Amino acid sequence: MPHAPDAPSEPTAAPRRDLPPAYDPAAAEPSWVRRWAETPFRADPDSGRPPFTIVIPPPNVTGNLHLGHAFDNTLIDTLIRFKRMQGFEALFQPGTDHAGISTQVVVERELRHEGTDRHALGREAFLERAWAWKERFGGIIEGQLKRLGVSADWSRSRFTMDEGLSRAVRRQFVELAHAGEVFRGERIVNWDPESRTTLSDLEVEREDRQGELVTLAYELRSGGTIRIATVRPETIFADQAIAVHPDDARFAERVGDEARIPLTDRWIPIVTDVAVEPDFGTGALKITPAHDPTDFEIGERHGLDRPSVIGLDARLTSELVPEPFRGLDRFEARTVVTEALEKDGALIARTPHTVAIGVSQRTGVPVEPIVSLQWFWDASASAQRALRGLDEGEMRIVPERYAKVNRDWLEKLRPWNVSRQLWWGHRIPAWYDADGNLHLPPKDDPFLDPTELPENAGKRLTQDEDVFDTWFSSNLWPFSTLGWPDENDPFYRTFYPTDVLVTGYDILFFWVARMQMAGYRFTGRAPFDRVMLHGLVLDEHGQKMSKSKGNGVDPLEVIEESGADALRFAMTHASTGGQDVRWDPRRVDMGRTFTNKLWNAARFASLNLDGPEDPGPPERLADRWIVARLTRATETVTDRLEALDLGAANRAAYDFVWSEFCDWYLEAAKPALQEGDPRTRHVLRTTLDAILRLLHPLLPFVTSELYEALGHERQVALADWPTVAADGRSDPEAEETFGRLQAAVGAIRALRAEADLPPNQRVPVHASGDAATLAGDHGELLAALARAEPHDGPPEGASLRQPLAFGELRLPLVGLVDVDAWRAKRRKRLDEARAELAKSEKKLANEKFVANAPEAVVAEERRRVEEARRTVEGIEASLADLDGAAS
RNA sequence: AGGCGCGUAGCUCAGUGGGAGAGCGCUACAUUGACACUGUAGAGGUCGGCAGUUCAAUCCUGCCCGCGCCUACCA
Repeated sequence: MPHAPDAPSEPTAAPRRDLPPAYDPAAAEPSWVRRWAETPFRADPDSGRPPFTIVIPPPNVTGNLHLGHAFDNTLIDTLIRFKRMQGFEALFQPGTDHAGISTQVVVERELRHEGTDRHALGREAFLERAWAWKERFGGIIEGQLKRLGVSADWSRSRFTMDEGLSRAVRRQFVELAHAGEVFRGERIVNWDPESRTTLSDLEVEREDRQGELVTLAYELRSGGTIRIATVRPETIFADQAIAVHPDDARFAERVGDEARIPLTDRWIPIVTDVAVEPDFGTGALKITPAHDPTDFEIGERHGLDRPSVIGLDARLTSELVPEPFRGLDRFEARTVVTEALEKDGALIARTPHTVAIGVSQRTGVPVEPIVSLQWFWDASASAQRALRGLDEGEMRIVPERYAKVNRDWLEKLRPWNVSRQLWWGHRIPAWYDADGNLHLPPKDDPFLDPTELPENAGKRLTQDEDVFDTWFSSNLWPFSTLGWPDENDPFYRTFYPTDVLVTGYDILFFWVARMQMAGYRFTGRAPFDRVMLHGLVLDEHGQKMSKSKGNGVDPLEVIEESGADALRFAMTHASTGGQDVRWDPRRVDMGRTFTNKLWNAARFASLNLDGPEDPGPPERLADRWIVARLTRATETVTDRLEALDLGAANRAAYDFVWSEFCDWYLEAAKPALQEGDPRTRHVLRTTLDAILRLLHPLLPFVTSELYEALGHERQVALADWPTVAADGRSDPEAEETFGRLQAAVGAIRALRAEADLPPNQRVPVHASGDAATLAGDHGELLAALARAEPHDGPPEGASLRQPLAFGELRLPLVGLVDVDAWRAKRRKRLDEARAELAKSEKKLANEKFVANAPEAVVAEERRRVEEARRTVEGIEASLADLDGAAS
């Protein structure tokens, strides 16, 4: 693995000795924010180091960041910092998205408050307003990300409507349009009457609304009536047929007959179609091709006309609509028409019915299906290519279960409506002449307007008024931000394809799948190697955070209160297998206390460090042990980060630092440090040094602060990632011995607690068996950690006995012991130990277990029996001992 | 209707085919130097239910119960 060539491994200055006793993130973090905004994280395409790239999922410029962004960007930055320290040329590519409809909606809202609207302003002035909005919020977002400590290359920040990225969009459109993959056609689309634009299917959300199912009787030519059921009686004026299922015997004789639309004199045919569900309603369906997607398809199959009776303003408008109903709003019309039908006698029944209604994701208004001339992209060929990429492992999805969801969606992809009746966005580069003929930019020169072509001289060409859907530009993001369509851009050449895409599973379809398709279509490659899908941040009650609910938590407030490190710690800690994250401030507390713990460990160390001399390999048990444990921690943290399992990396680092380094090593090292042992000092310094580097991606601020305080000139973000070769060494023997020491210390501590001995009272302890060796070799550690003094020879008279797996400890009775309390607790332990013993013995008595279980498992069980037996005997002896003394 | 996820200590959550863990909370004790954003010792879970596979199930399989999400042309 290549390393940063000029990263000094040794501090160049003496450590600071004046660290305050508590870490104050508010004091330390802002200066690092400032330093990181400058040059250090600029990516260099010519460095020769292997590239590692992550592009930001571009936040909308519609507002502030929320915790979901904090989550996403923390995960990204953690990976980026990790890979950078490993010696990769790491590029965190930042930027923002223009978010067509969302931004247009907020800007229009602003105009409305001013008593005007976009039409009064005109297209150009409106766009100026929108750009001003973008400048304002784009800046705020960038500031928020910087405050989070993100190590992006800000000099490369991009916006989807930048010139270069707009060229990418144009190139995409022209190429697809010439290839016929993008085409203009009349289809049924989702119309948002509020924002007055079409929407893609994905931008329509389903909501259950209470409505009613109305049964109507249509008079038949041949006499009698046919009953249909509908939730939209106001659309009957656009009916073109009544459809029944071909196998439905009830209606067999009616097929081919004609029915009269109530309140009108129009007659429509009765046809058969398999899309009709015989069991629903009356089994007969009125067909309104212009106002329902299913009806549209049925209409196509039967060659029906598709007259529209609802206009773009969602009011009834058509010659077909009887005079009294014209101009009524669609919902008002529903009531009025229903009443009229009732009077007419056509209405048979009204039953309550919940309808899964389509609602605009942005405005919340029920979507009106309308027939309209729009641009569509049939991406099925690209989808097939993306599917192949998934199948062949060119793109890996983490967690894997989402690959299936990804695949399912690509498989049943339908043409995507890419035109929007908005002003804010990339205007469609298509022109029309007076006869309505389409003129595209030339295939080989997509940036040339058709108006410039000699063949069009003298013609009046007008450009399409519409713009593209936002996702028609963000699908290019992984390469448009790197310079594409300029394939010679050094950034595109070096940093594309990107390595990991980190985003929430909620935009798997919207964004991820579309990037996959576009990536293969335009660059011939998968746009990323791995996709890491994370969960959503929910509020305390498990509800999705949203602006409308007002249950969002502002990351800046959290940062101000607890520090960015604490927030980031909470975020990586919560990153487990794509699971949603229920917001819990206690997770931030955990990060804050941990940060403080680390600070104090370093503070303690700073008081006990000398110069950077290397006095040779560690000799003392605790020193050897911590080096071995650091080795394991380094391996685990590295492995988990590589696997994108940040939660596990977080926990491994936390446990090592708090439970091993602070709780055991620092305590065990104190005697040696007081003696001034240079080897221990050296181990302390190098271990802390490695810890700061290991923790840096998780806690960038405090580690930067401490690394500098320890005397390093170069900041830890640019230091080398700890490796086993450079920082560690395995030492199973030290681990084994220190493990025994921990057991013995724990036993003594438990003993004194159970016997109610004051914690600060030194107690004499006699060890036997292997424990005697341990006590002999490491009496100093036992004294330091358990306040135990060796007691020569077995105690005379009564003693408290504590059996160990490797011997026994005996504590002579001293005056302060509460014998009764101790005895009661021992009896409880005895019961537990006996139960344990019985359980293991029973298991071993089972022949099938001994025959079938792996040898190691059986051996372990035998060991357990041994240990349990020793424990039982030890406690029994101890109780007898005491009874003898007490009597 | 299909698909996916979740149900583990009071709370929020990790986790694994071979005697279940963390943080917070709780109990008791400690406090003149790294840290009260602390230390030590504890209490506290038939791992949603039932059945199956297995020598062995919290983990695998099936069914059921609760909760959540995503897809879907039942008007």
